Amino acid sequence: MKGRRRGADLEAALLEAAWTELTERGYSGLTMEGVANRAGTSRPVLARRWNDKAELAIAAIRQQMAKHLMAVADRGDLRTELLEYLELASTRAKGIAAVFTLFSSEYFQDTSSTPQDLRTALLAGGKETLRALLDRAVERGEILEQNLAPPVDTLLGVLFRHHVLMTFSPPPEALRTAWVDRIFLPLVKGHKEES
Amino acid sequence: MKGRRRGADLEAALLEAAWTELTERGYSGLTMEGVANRAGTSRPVLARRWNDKAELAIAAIRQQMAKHLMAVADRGDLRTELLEYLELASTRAKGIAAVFTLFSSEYFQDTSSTPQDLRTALLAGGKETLRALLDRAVERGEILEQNLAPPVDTLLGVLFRHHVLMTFSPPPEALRTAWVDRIFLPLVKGHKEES
DNA sequence: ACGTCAAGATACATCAATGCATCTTAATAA
DNA sequence: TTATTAAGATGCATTGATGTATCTTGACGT
Repeated sequence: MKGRRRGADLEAALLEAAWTELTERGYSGLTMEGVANRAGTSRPVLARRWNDKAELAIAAIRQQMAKHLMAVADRGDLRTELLEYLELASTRAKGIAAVFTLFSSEYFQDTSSTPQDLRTALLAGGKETLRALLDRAVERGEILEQNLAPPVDTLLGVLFRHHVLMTFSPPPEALRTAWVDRIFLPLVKGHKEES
Repeated sequence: MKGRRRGADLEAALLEAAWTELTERGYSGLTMEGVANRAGTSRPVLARRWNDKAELAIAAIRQQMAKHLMAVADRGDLRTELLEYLELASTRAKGIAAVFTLFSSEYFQDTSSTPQDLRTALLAGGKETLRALLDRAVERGEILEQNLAPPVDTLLGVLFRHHVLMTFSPPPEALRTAWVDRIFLPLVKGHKEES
Protein backbone atom coordinates (compact mmCIF):
# COMPACT_ATOMS: atom_id res chain seq x y z
CA MET A 1 0.00 0.00 0.00
CA LYS A 2 1.11 3.53 -0.69
CA GLY A 3 -0.52 5.01 2.35
CA ARG A 4 -2.74 8.02 2.48
CA ARG A 5 -1.91 11.10 0.42
CA ARG A 6 -2.22 14.58 1.86
CA GLY A 7 -2.16 18.24 0.99
CA ALA A 8 -0.23 19.24 -2.10
CA ASP A 9 0.65 15.69 -3.09
CA LEU A 10 -2.97 14.68 -3.07
CA GLU A 11 -4.04 17.79 -4.92
CA ALA A 12 -1.51 17.19 -7.69
CA ALA A 13 -2.68 13.59 -8.00
CA LEU A 14 -6.29 14.72 -8.21
CA LEU A 15 -5.47 17.19 -10.96
CA GLU A 16 -3.54 14.54 -12.86
CA ALA A 17 -6.56 12.28 -12.67
CA ALA A 18 -8.80 15.10 -13.80
CA TRP A 19 -6.54 15.82 -16.74
CA THR A 20 -6.54 12.19 -17.81
CA GLU A 21 -10.29 12.03 -17.60
CA LEU A 22 -10.55 15.25 -19.55
CA THR A 23 -8.35 14.00 -22.37
CA GLU A 24 -10.02 10.61 -22.47
CA ARG A 25 -13.65 11.59 -22.16
CA GLY A 26 -13.73 15.26 -23.08
CA TYR A 27 -15.29 17.95 -20.93
CA SER A 28 -18.83 16.72 -21.43
CA GLY A 29 -17.82 13.29 -20.19
CA LEU A 30 -15.95 14.63 -17.20
CA THR A 31 -17.59 13.90 -13.86
CA MET A 32 -16.53 14.45 -10.29
CA GLU A 33 -17.26 10.82 -9.62
CA GLY A 34 -15.13 9.69 -12.55
CA VAL A 35 -12.19 11.75 -11.38
CA ALA A 36 -12.59 10.55 -7.81
CA ASN A 37 -12.61 6.94 -8.93
CA ARG A 38 -9.58 7.35 -11.14
CA ALA A 39 -7.72 9.07 -8.34
CA GLY A 40 -8.67 6.27 -5.98
CA THR A 41 -10.65 8.47 -3.66
CA SER A 42 -14.19 9.71 -3.22
CA ARG A 43 -16.23 12.75 -4.24
CA PRO A 44 -16.18 14.66 -0.98
CA VAL A 45 -12.41 14.99 -1.26
CA LEU A 46 -12.86 16.74 -4.59
CA ALA A 47 -15.81 18.78 -3.40
CA ARG A 48 -13.73 20.27 -0.59
CA ARG A 49 -11.37 21.81 -3.14
CA TRP A 50 -13.40 22.74 -6.20
CA ASN A 51 -17.01 23.80 -6.46
CA ASP A 52 -17.83 22.39 -9.87
CA LYS A 53 -16.31 20.56 -12.75
CA ALA A 54 -15.43 23.79 -14.54
CA GLU A 55 -13.18 24.85 -11.67
CA LEU A 56 -11.66 21.43 -11.49
CA ALA A 57 -10.99 21.26 -15.21
CA ILE A 58 -9.44 24.71 -15.24
CA ALA A 59 -7.18 23.86 -12.33
CA ALA A 60 -6.16 20.66 -14.09
CA ILE A 61 -5.33 22.57 -17.25
CA ARG A 62 -3.31 25.10 -15.29
CA GLN A 63 -1.27 22.31 -13.75
CA GLN A 64 -0.53 20.83 -17.15
CA MET A 65 0.50 24.17 -18.59
CA ALA A 66 2.84 24.70 -15.67
CA LYS A 67 4.28 21.21 -15.96
CA HIS A 68 5.32 21.18 -19.57
CA LEU A 69 6.16 24.49 -21.08
CA MET A 70 7.02 24.60 -24.75
CA ALA A 71 10.62 25.40 -25.55
CA VAL A 72 12.48 25.29 -28.84
CA ALA A 73 16.23 25.72 -28.66
CA ASP A 74 18.18 27.95 -31.01
CA ARG A 75 19.23 25.73 -33.92
CA GLY A 76 20.58 28.51 -36.06
CA ASP A 77 18.05 27.74 -38.78
CA LEU A 78 14.49 28.97 -38.95
CA ARG A 79 13.07 26.03 -40.89
CA THR A 80 14.54 23.52 -38.49
CA GLU A 81 13.13 25.35 -35.52
CA LEU A 82 9.68 25.74 -37.04
CA LEU A 83 9.44 22.03 -37.72
CA GLU A 84 10.60 21.31 -34.22
CA TYR A 85 7.99 23.69 -32.87
CA LEU A 86 5.24 21.94 -34.78
CA GLU A 87 6.48 18.51 -33.78
CA LEU A 88 6.51 19.50 -30.14
CA ALA A 89 3.04 20.97 -30.41
CA SER A 90 1.79 17.79 -32.04
CA THR A 91 2.55 15.76 -28.97
CA ARG A 92 -0.05 17.83 -27.16
CA ALA A 93 -2.79 17.56 -29.73
CA LYS A 94 -5.15 15.42 -27.71
CA GLY A 95 -4.87 17.73 -24.75
CA ILE A 96 -5.51 20.80 -26.84
CA ALA A 97 -8.59 19.22 -28.32
CA ALA A 98 -9.86 18.24 -24.90
CA VAL A 99 -9.30 21.70 -23.53
CA PHE A 100 -11.27 23.11 -26.36
CA THR A 101 -14.23 20.92 -25.50
CA LEU A 102 -14.35 22.85 -22.26
CA PHE A 103 -14.57 26.19 -24.02
CA SER A 104 -17.24 25.02 -26.41
CA SER A 105 -19.31 23.72 -23.55
CA GLU A 106 -18.96 26.74 -21.35
CA TYR A 107 -19.09 29.53 -23.89
CA PHE A 108 -22.85 29.66 -24.27
CA GLN A 109 -23.48 28.95 -20.61
CA ASP A 110 -25.05 31.66 -18.47
CA THR A 111 -22.21 31.21 -16.03
CA SER A 112 -19.40 31.67 -18.49
CA SER A 113 -17.04 30.64 -15.80
CA THR A 114 -13.94 30.39 -17.93
CA PRO A 115 -11.46 32.96 -16.65
CA GLN A 116 -10.46 35.32 -19.41
CA ASP A 117 -6.76 34.98 -18.70
CA LEU A 118 -6.81 31.22 -19.08
CA ARG A 119 -8.87 31.51 -22.19
CA THR A 120 -6.48 33.87 -23.90
CA ALA A 121 -3.47 31.97 -22.59
CA LEU A 122 -4.74 28.83 -24.24
CA LEU A 123 -5.92 30.36 -27.43
CA ALA A 124 -2.55 32.00 -27.76
CA GLY A 125 -1.10 28.55 -27.23
CA GLY A 126 2.64 28.82 -27.27
CA LYS A 127 2.44 32.08 -29.13
CA GLU A 128 5.40 33.44 -27.23
CA THR A 129 7.49 30.42 -28.09
CA LEU A 130 6.79 30.89 -31.77
CA ARG A 131 7.37 34.60 -31.54
CA ALA A 132 10.74 34.18 -29.87
CA LEU A 133 11.73 31.74 -32.55
CA LEU A 134 10.76 34.18 -35.28
CA ASP A 135 12.53 37.08 -33.66
CA ARG A 136 15.73 35.05 -33.66
CA ALA A 137 15.31 34.46 -37.36
CA VAL A 138 14.90 38.17 -37.96
CA GLU A 139 18.08 38.90 -36.08
CA ARG A 140 19.89 36.26 -38.10
CA GLY A 141 18.68 38.02 -41.22
CA GLU A 142 16.78 34.97 -42.46
CA ILE A 143 13.54 36.88 -42.76
CA LEU A 144 12.32 40.46 -42.75
CA GLU A 145 10.60 41.95 -39.75
CA GLN A 146 8.05 43.62 -42.00
CA ASN A 147 6.91 40.26 -43.32
CA LEU A 148 5.76 39.25 -39.87
CA ALA A 149 2.82 41.61 -39.71
CA PRO A 150 -0.23 40.39 -37.72
CA PRO A 151 -2.13 37.87 -39.72
CA VAL A 152 1.07 36.21 -40.90
CA ASP A 153 3.04 35.92 -37.69
CA THR A 154 0.62 33.53 -36.07
CA LEU A 155 -0.18 31.59 -39.21
CA LEU A 156 1.54 28.36 -38.26
CA GLY A 157 -0.22 28.28 -34.94
CA VAL A 158 -3.50 28.82 -36.70
CA LEU A 159 -2.90 26.00 -39.15
CA PHE A 160 -1.88 23.66 -36.38
CA ARG A 161 -4.76 24.49 -34.07
CA HIS A 162 -7.28 24.28 -36.85
CA HIS A 163 -6.10 20.84 -37.82
CA VAL A 164 -6.27 19.62 -34.27
CA LEU A 165 -9.76 20.97 -33.72
CA MET A 166 -11.06 19.52 -36.96
CA THR A 167 -9.57 16.07 -36.65
CA PHE A 168 -8.88 15.73 -32.92
CA SER A 169 -5.53 14.31 -33.87
CA PRO A 170 -2.01 15.65 -34.48
CA PRO A 171 -1.01 16.66 -38.00
CA PRO A 172 1.23 14.14 -39.77
CA GLU A 173 4.81 15.10 -40.46
CA ALA A 174 4.21 15.57 -44.18
CA LEU A 175 1.51 18.12 -43.52
CA ARG A 176 3.62 20.06 -41.08
CA THR A 177 6.39 20.24 -43.63
CA ALA A 178 3.98 21.46 -46.27
CA TRP A 179 2.80 24.23 -43.97
CA VAL A 180 6.33 25.39 -43.40
CA ASP A 181 7.71 25.02 -46.93
CA ARG A 182 4.72 25.86 -49.07
CA ILE A 183 2.89 28.40 -46.96
CA PHE A 184 4.81 30.03 -44.18
CA LEU A 185 8.33 30.34 -45.51
CA PRO A 186 7.26 31.61 -48.94
CA LEU A 187 5.29 34.34 -47.19
CA VAL A 188 7.95 35.53 -44.80
CA LYS A 189 10.84 35.14 -47.21
CA GLY A 190 8.96 36.70 -50.08
CA HIS A 191 10.57 39.79 -51.63
CA LYS A 192 8.59 42.86 -50.66
CA GLU A 193 9.79 45.50 -53.11
CA GLU A 194 6.48 46.86 -54.43
CA SER A 195 5.62 50.49 -53.71
CA MET B 1 -54.53 31.63 -32.79
CA LYS B 2 -52.67 30.02 -35.59
CA GLY B 3 -54.25 26.64 -35.20
CA ARG B 4 -52.53 23.34 -34.86
CA ARG B 5 -49.53 22.50 -37.04
CA ARG B 6 -49.16 19.07 -38.62
CA GLY B 7 -46.75 16.82 -40.44
CA ALA B 8 -44.03 18.51 -42.45
CA ASP B 9 -44.98 22.03 -41.36
CA LEU B 10 -44.68 21.07 -37.75
CA GLU B 11 -41.45 19.24 -38.30
CA ALA B 12 -39.87 22.23 -40.02
CA ALA B 13 -40.98 24.48 -37.18
CA LEU B 14 -39.51 22.10 -34.62
CA LEU B 15 -36.19 22.04 -36.44
CA GLU B 16 -36.17 25.83 -36.65
CA ALA B 17 -36.73 26.01 -32.93
CA ALA B 18 -33.98 23.48 -32.35
CA TRP B 19 -31.59 25.46 -34.51
CA THR B 20 -32.33 28.65 -32.63
CA GLU B 21 -31.78 26.96 -29.33
CA LEU B 22 -28.57 25.45 -30.61
CA THR B 23 -27.18 28.79 -31.73
CA GLU B 24 -28.28 30.57 -28.57
CA ARG B 25 -27.33 28.02 -25.96
CA GLY B 26 -24.85 25.74 -27.68
CA TYR B 27 -25.13 21.99 -27.80
CA SER B 28 -24.51 21.52 -24.10
CA GLY B 29 -27.38 23.88 -23.32
CA LEU B 30 -29.73 22.25 -25.77
CA THR B 31 -32.59 20.36 -24.16
CA MET B 32 -35.65 18.64 -25.55
CA GLU B 33 -37.73 20.63 -23.14
CA GLY B 34 -36.19 23.91 -24.25
CA VAL B 35 -36.88 23.16 -27.89
CA ALA B 36 -40.43 22.07 -27.13
CA ASN B 37 -41.11 25.27 -25.23
CA ARG B 38 -39.65 27.45 -27.92
CA ALA B 39 -41.67 25.65 -30.56
CA GLY B 40 -44.79 26.09 -28.46
CA THR B 41 -45.36 22.39 -28.00
CA SER B 42 -44.41 19.63 -25.58
CA ARG B 43 -41.72 17.00 -25.29
CA PRO B 44 -43.66 13.97 -26.46
CA VAL B 45 -44.08 15.61 -29.85
CA LEU B 46 -40.31 15.77 -30.17
CA ALA B 47 -39.79 12.34 -28.73
CA ARG B 48 -41.98 10.80 -31.41
CA ARG B 49 -39.57 12.04 -34.08
CA TRP B 50 -36.06 11.96 -32.61
CA ASN B 51 -34.59 9.65 -30.04
CA ASP B 52 -32.12 12.02 -28.43
CA LYS B 53 -30.78 15.50 -28.69
CA ALA B 54 -27.94 14.42 -30.96
CA GLU B 55 -30.42 13.24 -33.59
CA LEU B 56 -32.47 16.36 -33.19
CA ALA B 57 -29.48 18.66 -33.48
CA ILE B 58 -28.21 16.86 -36.54
CA ALA B 59 -31.58 17.06 -38.23
CA ALA B 60 -31.74 20.76 -37.41
CA ILE B 61 -28.32 21.32 -38.90
CA ARG B 62 -29.28 19.41 -42.03
CA GLN B 63 -32.31 21.61 -42.48
CA GLN B 64 -30.21 24.75 -42.18
CA MET B 65 -27.67 23.49 -44.67
CA ALA B 66 -30.43 22.71 -47.11
CA LYS B 67 -32.08 26.07 -46.58
CA HIS B 68 -29.19 28.39 -47.26
CA LEU B 69 -26.55 27.10 -49.55
CA MET B 70 -23.51 29.23 -50.12
CA ALA B 71 -23.21 30.70 -53.57
CA VAL B 72 -20.83 33.28 -54.95
CA ALA B 73 -21.59 34.58 -58.42
CA ASP B 74 -18.97 35.02 -61.10
CA ARG B 75 -17.70 38.58 -60.73
CA GLY B 76 -14.87 38.25 -63.19
CA ASP B 77 -12.33 39.02 -60.48
CA LEU B 78 -10.87 36.56 -58.00
CA ARG B 79 -10.22 39.04 -55.21
CA THR B 80 -13.77 40.36 -55.34
CA GLU B 81 -15.20 36.86 -55.19
CA LEU B 82 -12.95 35.77 -52.34
CA LEU B 83 -14.01 38.73 -50.24
CA GLU B 84 -17.61 38.03 -51.06
CA TYR B 85 -17.12 34.41 -50.07
CA LEU B 86 -15.69 35.39 -46.71
CA GLU B 87 -18.38 37.96 -46.12
CA LEU B 88 -21.08 35.43 -46.83
CA ALA B 89 -19.43 32.89 -44.57
CA SER B 90 -19.21 35.48 -41.81
CA THR B 91 -22.96 35.79 -41.60
CA ARG B 92 -23.02 32.17 -40.50
CA ALA B 93 -20.35 32.39 -37.87
CA LYS B 94 -22.57 31.87 -34.88
CA GLY B 95 -24.14 28.82 -36.44
CA ILE B 96 -20.80 27.32 -37.32
CA ALA B 97 -19.58 27.82 -33.80
CA ALA B 98 -22.73 26.25 -32.40
CA VAL B 99 -22.44 23.28 -34.69
CA PHE B 100 -18.93 22.76 -33.56
CA THR B 101 -20.03 22.56 -29.95
CA LEU B 102 -21.93 19.46 -30.99
CA PHE B 103 -18.85 17.79 -32.39
CA SER B 104 -16.75 18.63 -29.37
CA SER B 105 -19.37 17.20 -27.08
CA GLU B 106 -19.96 14.04 -29.01
CA TYR B 107 -16.46 13.22 -30.15
CA PHE B 108 -15.30 11.59 -26.95
CA GLN B 109 -18.64 9.98 -26.26
CA ASP B 110 -18.93 6.20 -26.38
CA THR B 111 -21.83 6.59 -28.72
CA SER B 112 -20.09 8.77 -31.25
CA SER B 113 -23.40 9.27 -32.91
CA THR B 114 -22.34 11.95 -35.35
CA PRO B 115 -22.79 10.56 -38.87
CA GLN B 116 -19.54 10.67 -40.76
CA ASP B 117 -21.08 12.28 -43.81
CA LEU B 118 -22.45 15.20 -41.86
CA ARG B 119 -19.22 15.59 -40.03
CA THR B 120 -17.15 15.82 -43.18
CA ALA B 121 -19.77 17.96 -44.90
CA LEU B 122 -19.53 20.48 -42.13
CA LEU B 123 -15.83 20.41 -41.67
CA ALA B 124 -15.45 20.94 -45.37
CA GLY B 125 -17.81 23.88 -44.93
CA GLY B 126 -18.49 25.38 -48.32
CA LYS B 127 -15.33 23.84 -49.68
CA GLU B 128 -16.98 23.23 -53.04
CA THR B 129 -18.06 26.85 -53.30
CA LEU B 130 -14.53 28.03 -52.72
CA ARG B 131 -13.16 25.44 -55.08
CA ALA B 132 -15.50 26.46 -57.88
CA LEU B 133 -14.51 30.05 -57.39
CA LEU B 134 -10.84 29.18 -57.60
CA ASP B 135 -11.30 27.05 -60.68
CA ARG B 136 -12.92 29.99 -62.43
CA ALA B 137 -9.90 32.12 -61.57
CA VAL B 138 -7.59 29.49 -63.03
CA GLU B 139 -9.57 29.46 -66.26
CA ARG B 140 -9.42 33.24 -66.38
CA GLY B 141 -5.67 32.96 -66.05
CA GLU B 142 -5.57 34.96 -62.82
CA ILE B 143 -3.75 32.23 -60.95
CA LEU B 144 -1.88 29.03 -61.73
CA GLU B 145 -3.42 25.63 -61.14
CA GLN B 146 -0.17 24.38 -59.68
CA ASN B 147 -0.31 27.00 -56.94
CA LEU B 148 -3.50 25.48 -55.60
CA ALA B 149 -1.93 22.32 -54.25
CA PRO B 150 -3.54 20.84 -51.13
CA PRO B 151 -2.58 22.81 -48.11
CA VAL B 152 -2.99 26.09 -49.99
CA ASP B 153 -6.31 25.59 -51.70
CA THR B 154 -8.30 25.41 -48.48
CA LEU B 155 -6.30 28.05 -46.66
CA LEU B 156 -8.96 30.74 -46.57
CA GLY B 157 -11.50 28.31 -45.19
CA VAL B 158 -9.02 27.30 -42.53
CA LEU B 159 -8.33 30.88 -41.51
CA PHE B 160 -12.01 31.66 -41.36
CA ARG B 161 -13.01 28.57 -39.42
CA HIS B 162 -10.16 28.96 -36.99
CA HIS B 163 -11.15 32.52 -36.23
CA VAL B 164 -14.75 31.55 -35.65
CA LEU B 165 -13.86 28.68 -33.35
CA MET B 166 -11.45 30.76 -31.33
CA THR B 167 -13.59 33.83 -30.90
CA PHE B 168 -17.11 32.52 -31.51
CA SER B 169 -17.67 35.59 -33.64
CA PRO B 170 -17.28 36.53 -37.31
CA PRO B 171 -13.99 38.01 -38.50
CA PRO B 172 -14.11 41.78 -39.07
CA GLU B 173 -13.82 43.05 -42.60
CA ALA B 174 -10.26 44.31 -42.11
CA LEU B 175 -9.09 40.87 -41.11
CA ARG B 176 -10.79 39.20 -44.04
CA THR B 177 -9.09 41.62 -46.40
CA ALA B 178 -5.73 40.94 -44.78
CA TRP B 179 -6.21 37.21 -45.28
CA VAL B 180 -6.91 37.69 -48.93
CA ASP B 181 -4.33 40.35 -49.75
CA ARG B 182 -1.47 39.47 -47.47
CA ILE B 183 -1.72 35.69 -47.29
CA PHE B 184 -3.80 33.98 -49.91
CA LEU B 185 -3.26 36.03 -53.05
CA PRO B 186 0.51 36.34 -52.57
CA LEU B 187 0.68 32.55 -52.34
CA VAL B 188 -1.41 31.70 -55.36
CA LYS B 189 -0.16 34.53 -57.54
CA GLY B 190 3.45 33.98 -56.55
CA HIS B 191 5.81 33.25 -59.43
CA LYS B 192 6.83 29.64 -59.28
CA GLU B 193 9.89 29.52 -61.50
CA GLU B 194 12.43 27.81 -59.24
CA SER B 195 13.66 24.39 -60.24
C1' DA C 1 -71.10 15.56 -40.42
C1' DC C 2 -68.20 11.90 -38.85
C1' DG C 3 -64.30 9.02 -37.95
C1' DT C 4 -59.40 8.70 -37.63
C1' DC C 5 -54.97 10.07 -36.31
C1' DA C 6 -51.68 12.83 -34.60
C1' DA C 7 -50.94 17.16 -31.85
C1' DG C 8 -50.58 18.81 -27.48
C1' DA C 9 -51.14 18.58 -22.26
C1' DT C 10 -50.29 16.24 -18.08
C1' DA C 11 -48.47 13.11 -14.85
C1' DC C 12 -45.27 9.89 -13.05
C1' DA C 13 -41.12 7.05 -12.82
C1' DT C 14 -36.24 6.95 -13.81
C1' DC C 15 -31.40 8.01 -14.14
C1' DA C 16 -27.05 10.38 -13.64
C1' DA C 17 -24.72 13.61 -11.29
C1' DT C 18 -24.40 16.40 -7.45
C1' DG C 19 -24.67 18.61 -2.54
C1' DC C 20 -24.19 17.59 1.88
C1' DA C 21 -23.97 15.36 6.40
C1' DT C 22 -21.86 11.82 9.07
C1' DC C 23 -18.49 8.65 10.53
C1' DT C 24 -14.10 6.18 10.72
C1' DT C 25 -9.22 6.31 10.35
C1' DA C 26 -4.65 7.52 8.94
C1' DA C 27 -0.95 11.03 8.98
C1' DT C 28 1.28 14.72 11.16
C1' DA C 29 2.63 17.96 14.84
C1' DA C 30 3.21 18.77 19.56
C1' DT D 1 2.10 9.10 22.97
C1' DT D 2 -1.62 11.97 22.08
C1' DA D 3 -4.41 15.50 19.95
C1' DT D 4 -5.66 17.45 15.72
C1' DT D 5 -6.72 17.61 11.07
C1' DA D 6 -7.97 15.99 6.88
C1' DA D 7 -8.54 11.75 3.98
C1' DG D 8 -11.66 8.53 2.60
C1' DA D 9 -16.21 5.83 2.92
C1' DT D 10 -21.09 5.82 3.00
C1' DG D 11 -25.81 7.21 2.75
C1' DC D 12 -29.53 10.18 1.49
C1' DA D 13 -32.01 14.00 -0.54
C1' DT D 14 -32.12 16.91 -4.63
C1' DT D 15 -31.98 18.51 -9.22
C1' DG D 16 -32.35 18.49 -14.28
C1' DA D 17 -33.37 16.05 -18.04
C1' DT D 18 -35.55 12.26 -20.03
C1' DG D 19 -38.74 8.08 -21.18
C1' DT D 20 -43.28 6.98 -21.37
C1' DA D 21 -48.21 6.26 -20.73
C1' DT D 22 -52.61 8.41 -20.89
C1' DC D 23 -56.03 11.60 -22.21
C1' DT D 24 -58.23 15.40 -24.65
C1' DT D 25 -58.87 17.89 -28.80
C1' DG D 26 -58.11 19.84 -33.19
C1' DA D 27 -57.19 18.98 -38.31
C1' DC D 28 -58.05 16.43 -42.26
C1' DG D 29 -60.08 12.92 -45.40
C1' DT D 30 -64.25 10.66 -46.69
